[in-house]
Amino acid sequence: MDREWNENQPIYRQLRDRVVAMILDGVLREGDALPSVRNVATEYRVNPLTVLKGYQQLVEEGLVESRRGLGMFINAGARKLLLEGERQKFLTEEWPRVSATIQRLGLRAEELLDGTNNRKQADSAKPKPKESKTPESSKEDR
Amino acid sequence: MDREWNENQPIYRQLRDRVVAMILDGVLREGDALPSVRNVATEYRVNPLTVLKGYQQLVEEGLVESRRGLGMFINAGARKLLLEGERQKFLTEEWPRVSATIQRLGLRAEELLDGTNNRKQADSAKPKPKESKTPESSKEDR
DNA sequence: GCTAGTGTTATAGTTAGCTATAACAGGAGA
DNA sequence: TCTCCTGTTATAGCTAACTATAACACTAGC
Repeated sequence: MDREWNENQPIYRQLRDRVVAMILDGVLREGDALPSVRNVATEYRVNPLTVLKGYQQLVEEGLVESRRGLGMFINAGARKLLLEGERQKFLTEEWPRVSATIQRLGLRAEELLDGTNNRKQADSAKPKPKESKTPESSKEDR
Repeated sequence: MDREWNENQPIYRQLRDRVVAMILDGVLREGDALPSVRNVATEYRVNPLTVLKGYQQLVEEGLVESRRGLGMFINAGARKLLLEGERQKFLTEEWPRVSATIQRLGLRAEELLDGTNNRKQADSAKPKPKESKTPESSKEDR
């Protein structure tokens, strides 16, 4: 896993999101223990309290259960719960904003999504250096 | 404009982003004055210093020039600069994350494009309750 | 010069997020 | 019991973001 943080969002929420991603991706399965608070803290060079805070988000969401002295464990049904909840959240809170940005920038949502669905790898980092005649010409003339 | 703030990001950056959006959308044109710091502050019920901070981001980016006693004005070339810079930023910093999320949630291009192009409203809140056989079944069996 | 509109700076207080350090509490295995 | 692993709480300090309030600096129009 990546050891770097996005400065746009608090670390504890990013931690929460990473665990969620691991559950959705099947890296962590129901019944599994999360990596321990202390381990994560040292490995990511972050304060244990910050990790705990991230994990407690998951507890509050009913995804994870904490057993003192043992660890934090993924609840049964967590994946299904997540799949629904995160979809909802993405579609109502994130996608509209992203979609608006795409349009604003004169990018084509279809092309971007193509790259999403067809490839396993997200090698979408390169926006094709040839930018002499870009597709936003429709907007250019305001 | 909306009078509400996204709690995930500082207000001053959201202000900056809104101005950028207005420039890209052609609502504000090069040479135009931005709405005054004080006006924005009262209208959005935000501290003038916060607005100023947002505006000064734009100054630092070379998009806007400030003339004391007169106002803040959009520089020539701002739109072009923005189109390139924001695209770059979006494609390298934002889209990869979003794309990964889309895959993870097993969302499909059609669902996403529907709400974007056909409807003005984002009534996309319902991800289709029929989830007996979802498209992420390829992942379901890990 | 006065007034009303601009941007800008100064002071000071609150909150959220993160940090370091330490101690407390419980389970598992030698 | 002792040791080592868990989660948890307590103290205290730092910074960024935001706030309120006030004053300063400049421009344009009367």
